Amino acid sequence: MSANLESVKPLRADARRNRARVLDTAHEVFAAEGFGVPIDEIARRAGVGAGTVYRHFPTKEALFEAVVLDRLDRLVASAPDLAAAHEPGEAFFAFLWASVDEGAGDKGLAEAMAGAGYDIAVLAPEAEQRFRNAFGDLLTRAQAAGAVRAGLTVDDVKALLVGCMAMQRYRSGEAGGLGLLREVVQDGLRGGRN
Amino acid sequence: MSANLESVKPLRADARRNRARVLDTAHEVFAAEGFGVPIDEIARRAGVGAGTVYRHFPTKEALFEAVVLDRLDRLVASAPDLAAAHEPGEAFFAFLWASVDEGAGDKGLAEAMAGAGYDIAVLAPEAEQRFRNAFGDLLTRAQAAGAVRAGLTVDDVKALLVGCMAMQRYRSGEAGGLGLLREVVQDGLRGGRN
DNA sequence: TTGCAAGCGGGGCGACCGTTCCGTATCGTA
DNA sequence: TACGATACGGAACGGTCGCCCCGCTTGCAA
Repeated sequence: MSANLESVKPLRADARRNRARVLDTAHEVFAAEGFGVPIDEIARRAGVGAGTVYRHFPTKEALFEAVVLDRLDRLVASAPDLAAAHEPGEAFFAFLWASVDEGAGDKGLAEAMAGAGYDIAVLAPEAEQRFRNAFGDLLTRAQAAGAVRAGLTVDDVKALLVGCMAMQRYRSGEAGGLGLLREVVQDGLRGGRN
Repeated sequence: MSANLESVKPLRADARRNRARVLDTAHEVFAAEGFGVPIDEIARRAGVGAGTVYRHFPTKEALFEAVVLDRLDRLVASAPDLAAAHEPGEAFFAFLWASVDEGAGDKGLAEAMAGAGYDIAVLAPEAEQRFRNAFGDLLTRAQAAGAVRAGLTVDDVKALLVGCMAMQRYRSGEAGGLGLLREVVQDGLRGGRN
């Protein structure tokens, strides 16, 4: 499963530097404009040639994937801390809104989550699974504590996440982000008639 | 404001037929694949040449707009009937879910609503306004009847609509559509703590 | 039936974009 | 310092797509 032991040859200093620059720039640009930006644009902003981008990442999709997986794993990594620092309901909602904010500020991530053009769940199932697991744990705890209505599945929550990203993205520019809508969603998740 | 009286010259029979075929086909294709489909594809499926499409619609955007406005006005036209036939809360939610279903089954419409690439609110402000007004009336009545929490604006509802379209579209293929999430949203809209 | 304006099809142009290639510059080592 | 390996840049290629053009067809009126 793991990469061949010999396969990692140390990169030359300039190569390592360029790779990092490309990755950073790609993140910025994909976040701002989504998967649609031309590779040439990323190369230009990173101060390298297009050929350099392709030497480090075999296709545009591979570069996009590297960027998205990084953001996704960052999110996943924050879940245990949230679980430890808050009571179950708060932890779940904190993770939900953190994810929504991340996606609303990152068009590429939002597209990847929603499966628009590039689909995480298809291209990187393991990462998608890690994210679902993290969310699933938080959800289960919150449900056990009565902070989120029973019956909701991780899949429901993922769909809701995609929806909330779309909402907040639609609102980008307006002050306050979701505003009242945040309460609407939260109250709905808690359950209606008790 | 209205078109010059002389400007409407009757089309030849074949031209009228072709125009209709293009419009129907464009609706099907944009609904299935979004704004991204090539014009040639629409022309091919309609059984005409690309030149014919461009004689009837000056640009791809104009064709898209014609299709989207048609669907939007259909939706708007259904609002008064809903208002008359149901009590305020039901009418509002019926319109909301009808709009969501429409957008979930029509990628082009969903894109236009969310402002992805092509934005109704920019390209056809009057149509957007008609839609907002229809939704606004329903919302106001529902709020007056206590079926929807106070404080929500038409803009909130439009954002929610965009979000729900994204949710349901994310779920397309799965049986039951939104399922429990429908109740989540409805309960949230009604208001949490009473 | 005939003449012509209206309409048609589809090849072609120009712009854009992902990807490749290769002559040149740079790094790291001995 | 000198040399080979590594990496670089950006021109160029192939494919796609919006849109235009023009020789041919077709509907309609006389």
